[in-house]
Amino acid sequence: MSDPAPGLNSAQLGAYFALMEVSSLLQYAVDEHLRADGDLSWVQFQILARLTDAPGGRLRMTDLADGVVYSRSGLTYQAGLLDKRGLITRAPSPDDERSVMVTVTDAGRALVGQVLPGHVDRVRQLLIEPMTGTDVAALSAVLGRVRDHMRANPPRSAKPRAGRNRAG
Amino acid sequence: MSDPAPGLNSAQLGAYFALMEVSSLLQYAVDEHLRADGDLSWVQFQILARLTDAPGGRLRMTDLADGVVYSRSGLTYQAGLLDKRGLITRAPSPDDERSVMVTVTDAGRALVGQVLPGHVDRVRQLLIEPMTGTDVAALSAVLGRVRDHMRANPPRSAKPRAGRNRAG
DNA sequence: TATTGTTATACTCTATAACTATA
DNA sequence: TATAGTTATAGAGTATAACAATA
Repeated sequence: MSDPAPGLNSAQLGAYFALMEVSSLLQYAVDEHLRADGDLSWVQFQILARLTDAPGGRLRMTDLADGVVYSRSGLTYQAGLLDKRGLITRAPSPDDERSVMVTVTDAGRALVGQVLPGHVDRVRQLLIEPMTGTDVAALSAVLGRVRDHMRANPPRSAKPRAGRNRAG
Repeated sequence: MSDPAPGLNSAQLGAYFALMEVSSLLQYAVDEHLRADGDLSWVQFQILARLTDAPGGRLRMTDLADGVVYSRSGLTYQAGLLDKRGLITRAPSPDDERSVMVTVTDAGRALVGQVLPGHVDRVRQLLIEPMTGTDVAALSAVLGRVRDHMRANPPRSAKPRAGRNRAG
């Protein structure tokens, strides 16, 4: 388990470096497409996509922050941009007046619909294409487990209030 | 996941989402540590690490840009910061007066040595620990193949001069 | 008091284009 | 002309802290 040696062996290093490089390249490519095709940042796209998938097309800011952003103000900033463009609306929640319910507008759904095909194309072309079906299944399973582990063991300094603390 | 994105099945989507989330969380954790322990950004750490690994501790700016940064000016900026802190030096290459040779200083090596253990700790704790040895090997192999594919098939808009074009 | 969200502010980083110098 | 690198500039994004309002 815990390798007593100070470093990582070559397979471990290989996994680490490959992960970082693949994700960086994919992120860059995808970001670029979203910007060109829909004038959306990655974060903005994620917000819209999550809302589109949510029942009623709406979520609280807090739910939205979770996993999308690392600070509350960052989400407020991005939501402000989407709001300004008419892609979402924000209104106080009836249940809890402190909360803000964010809702995708028709324009927001339309934009997601416009951008999604090209987005998926890039992901398939860059990430999926070089893998076999077995590879994809294995990758999904392994990284899913890693993700669960990361959520359960957040970095020590994880802020009590910022996003990403899904473990609690 | 009401209606899966057109063209990607759930395993493919799962692999995509897990990859993005895992890399995001890992990046965040690692970045945070580097900042706290050595006042280094991820890019700066990569520059220093690459130089430390290079023969003679030196590389040309162009070699350094390759895979670390997406624009030349970005590298100049980061190198400028490292230079100011005495962690690297820059001098025109004797071979080609257009090139700049970047060299790690002793202070730069010392800082890498100071930061590396904690860095490795985080990577192991977050990424390696939840995987079996077989998982690690499989992840490394699959992502290595994906990385090679991405390098060989850069996004259409890849700039002719910016970094990341290792395909040639 | 704790939680939800916004705002003000300052800062880091990035990218584009114009520029210099060398090949 | 093409390549290597820097600089000026401008913009996007982020984080922290102070803030208001509700629970």
